[in-house]
Amino acid sequence: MSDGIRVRFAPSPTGHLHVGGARTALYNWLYARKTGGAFILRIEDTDAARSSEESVRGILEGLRWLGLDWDEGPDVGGPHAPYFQSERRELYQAEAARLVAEGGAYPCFCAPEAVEAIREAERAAGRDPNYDGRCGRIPPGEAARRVAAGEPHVIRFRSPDEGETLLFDVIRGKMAFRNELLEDFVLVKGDGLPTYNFAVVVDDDAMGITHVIRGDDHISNSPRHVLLYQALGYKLPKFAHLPMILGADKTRLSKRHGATSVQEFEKQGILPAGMMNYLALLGWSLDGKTELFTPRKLVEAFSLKRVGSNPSVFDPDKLAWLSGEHFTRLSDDEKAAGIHAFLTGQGLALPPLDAIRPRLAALVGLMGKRIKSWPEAAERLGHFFRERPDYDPEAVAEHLGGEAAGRLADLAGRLAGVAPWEAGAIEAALRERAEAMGIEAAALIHPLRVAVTGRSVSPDIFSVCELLGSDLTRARLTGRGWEG
RNA sequence: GGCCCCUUCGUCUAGCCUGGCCUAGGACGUCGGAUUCUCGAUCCGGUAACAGGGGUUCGAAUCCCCUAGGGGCUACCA
Repeated sequence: MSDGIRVRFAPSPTGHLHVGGARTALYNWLYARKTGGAFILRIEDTDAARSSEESVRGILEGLRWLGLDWDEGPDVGGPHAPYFQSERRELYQAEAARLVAEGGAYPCFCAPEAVEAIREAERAAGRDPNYDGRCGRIPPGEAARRVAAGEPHVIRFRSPDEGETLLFDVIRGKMAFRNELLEDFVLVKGDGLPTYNFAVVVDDDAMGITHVIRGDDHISNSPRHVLLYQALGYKLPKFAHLPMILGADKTRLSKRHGATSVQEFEKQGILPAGMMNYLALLGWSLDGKTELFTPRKLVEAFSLKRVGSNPSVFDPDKLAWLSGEHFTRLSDDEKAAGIHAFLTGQGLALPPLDAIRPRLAALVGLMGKRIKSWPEAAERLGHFFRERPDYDPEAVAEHLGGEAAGRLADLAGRLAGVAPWEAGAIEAALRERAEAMGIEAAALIHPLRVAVTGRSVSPDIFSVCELLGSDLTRARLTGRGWEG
């Protein structure tokens, strides 16, 4: 079933798993699962100063939470281990040495300050501020001697001065870059670690990557990569550059725009399936009409051909809506289990799940589409397991002033005789009392709702009372807990 | 500055490749109405876009050119 397709997600562990990275990971994963190929995870930690283990852990957790799994990579291993670039330096050095021997690269002894001076001079001369390649003219023998003598140096790629490099992108088609604009860029840094541009190419080839699916902020780097593939004698993979995800002001998405890491959305109560669905729609569409996709359906429907090329703005509202749609489709039983876990996590001492599962399921069924996330469910349902709800001051002010207290006490008395304790009987009793008091039923129903649930919004209030039980219901009518 | 990418409702997008079926479709948001036990629930309805300008053509959102705007790269960051 596999066409030998191999894709990868290669994050650098310098922070949390960002929605942009998550989207890139998702598209790679979807493509692999769709085609029966392999999804590889590789950690690009060649920036020793900015990389951290916490970031690695966070990224792995974020990916797992989203529902992505990898065939090769950290934790699971694989035939191309290790999957951390910091542990693969021998490979890069060997390839760099090979390139130098073949003349495709050369050691450069210019100190950073010297390079900067050269750039200034070029700029002053009205040319592009590129390194002038002077070390590339040092005779190989002399260069080798200086390297052997331990002279500090970097390895630079001998970039062609003419012609152009073509890039065929799956999403954008053909792009051309003039070679003269490229300088002799660094392959291996002074500390012996490879630069990003060198390591990706070496690793992608070593790991047999057939499709490079990444953010379009890498388009400008692509000609370097293509040139390296050619110089190293590697087989060129296919490229697909995904458009960027922007904030509401259309600038690059950042912390300024609110939550941007998947962990934050997890905390907000967004469902993984909702997050995945939303991310998939950010840049891809099946037909412009279908929006709801389970992970399984996404794998089935996904294709790189239908990925757009224009950047998109991240919309938390739509994400919340989609997550809610997925939440709504959970069975009452699943919701019951989830809510039990969430409430327990909040520190509420609940009976074991098995003991109250049916009741929780009934409650959740009653709430219907009024709850669309775990936090929302906890807020609306928590009071069923407490002595009394947290009263919403506004609702109390509106419905529990004046004669309400007296009427509710009266109602409580009448309710004491209701048996069996069922919604229909409770409603009949209330309507009877209302008539006896000479008031509209609504004038009793609203205060009842607020006194029992603490809010002015709820499902059918008689059913709520039924599920809450006679004792608790009547206690809340007479306890006057809303007065503080 | 140079190079590259992008440009359909406020937002995500369909349509663009293979011009006419587009008086531009769907969704989120938003606004309005209904539902007499409320609602952030439900139902119904409205709102709003082809960046601008030139061409090509009988006909252009769709093809070509220019302008403008946005983004990216231009590091011994990734």
